[in-house]
Amino acid sequence: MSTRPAHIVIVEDEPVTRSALVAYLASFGYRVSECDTAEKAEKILSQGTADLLIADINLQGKDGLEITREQRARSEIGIILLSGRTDDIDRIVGLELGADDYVCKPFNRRELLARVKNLLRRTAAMRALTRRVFHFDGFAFDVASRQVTDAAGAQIVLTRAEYELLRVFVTNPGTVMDRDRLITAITHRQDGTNTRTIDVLVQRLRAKLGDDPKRPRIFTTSHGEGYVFTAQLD
Amino acid sequence: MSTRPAHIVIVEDEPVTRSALVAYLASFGYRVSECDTAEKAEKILSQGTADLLIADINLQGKDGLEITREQRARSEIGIILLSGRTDDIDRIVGLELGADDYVCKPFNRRELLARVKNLLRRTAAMRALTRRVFHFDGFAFDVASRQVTDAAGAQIVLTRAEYELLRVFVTNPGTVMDRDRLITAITHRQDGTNTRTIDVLVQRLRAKLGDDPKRPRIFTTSHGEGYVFTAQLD
DNA sequence: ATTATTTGTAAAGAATTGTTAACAGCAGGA
DNA sequence: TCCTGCTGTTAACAATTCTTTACAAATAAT
Repeated sequence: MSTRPAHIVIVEDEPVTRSALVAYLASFGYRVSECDTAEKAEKILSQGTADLLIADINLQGKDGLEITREQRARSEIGIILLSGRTDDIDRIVGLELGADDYVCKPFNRRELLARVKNLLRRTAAMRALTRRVFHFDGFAFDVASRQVTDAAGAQIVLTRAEYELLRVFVTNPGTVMDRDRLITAITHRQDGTNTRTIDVLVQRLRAKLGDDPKRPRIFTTSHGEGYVFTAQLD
Repeated sequence: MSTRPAHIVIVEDEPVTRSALVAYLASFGYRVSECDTAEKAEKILSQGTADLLIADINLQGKDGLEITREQRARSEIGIILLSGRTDDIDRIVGLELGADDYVCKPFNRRELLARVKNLLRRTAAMRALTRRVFHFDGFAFDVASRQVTDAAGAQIVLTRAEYELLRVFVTNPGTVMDRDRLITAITHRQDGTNTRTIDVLVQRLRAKLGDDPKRPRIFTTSHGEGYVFTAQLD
């Protein structure tokens, strides 16, 4: 699979460590951006092209933990924290904020590379799910504008509940979801709404997207369990 | 969002560490399976229900590194290695084989939990995207879309139970599986289901795939034991 | 060969889902 | 205000799927 190289952002205010790291990763073909402050890093990250962030936990001004918290709130980018100390508390806090990994200095370059590779493998899948437009079975579903377009380019209008339901499905492809979960996803109350409501809504979505329950392409029913989105996302 | 708990498999031959770990993770609502040898772990993993594997790197017989290599070759399950030593080489080898993380004993439980959470977040997305297609006897079985296509390209629709059953078979080729094991794989009930249900479902799968029990090509019955998938996978 | 056990098959019963239709709530317009 | 059209919900009945049951066929043991 020949795909374009991953983009790695490094935030480290110690010049020697930073340039060594940049050179090493670049030598393996990665596209690397280097910065010495959190602010510069955030400027690059805001472009949305980055795949992985390697941040020192001890920075002047805004530190690695703060960057982690802010990034995790808005994106699913992979995050590896670097630290000079072998401090349990720092490490645990970092991981609980959502950093994927934590490496202590002095670190072994080869180990870091292995961690980078593994994490990129994981995030490649994640990125596909955080996009705004989903394509499946000839349809284009724009989550932001709530619009669905079919293969011929015609607009398909969804009601609010249908939209919420489709959004839950496309963001959880291949996962069997029971009616309770789907109910709470579309009505934001927890009390007893008849679960059969889901069946009716699924049936209406099927009708609008031309899916036959006897030969399902998009929404497959899992008898006794719920429904699964089984269309190929591409 | 209430989704069903993740399934974590733990392989650790030291009883004290193992039971502590199991109890701790279970207390956070995870479904935990524990084993003391690689072989037992692989039996559980072969069912394909596990989300995450935590393996000690030093086991009697087949060790954590070997399990990592074998699992990574066939699935994208999350893998965390445990080790008594702080050995750079072990760690790097483990990571390069595809383990996602490496934690040294004695480890902090809270740190391990954070790593488990982060990794599960990543693998959840991954699972949805990895598409596995099994080819046997002219048929193509797409696990993600739950569809079977025959040699002529015609689509064969499977019910939920038939799908689950076929999935267990193709992921365990050549292995005799008794009815109890097959029942637990397909049923969503708590109370016991009659084992004869399996015979009926096998018969229906045979009918749909054109397999004659008197001259079986795909599903061979093992008298007094159960059934085996005997088609060649390619 | 005979018997007991296990498996194949068909068909009935129970549970779940598909579909249609009707109702209540609500927004916007006459 | 009342009306109108739409949405979400519920209810009812048809269709499908799962499970059980019964009996014939096949296998293994005596």
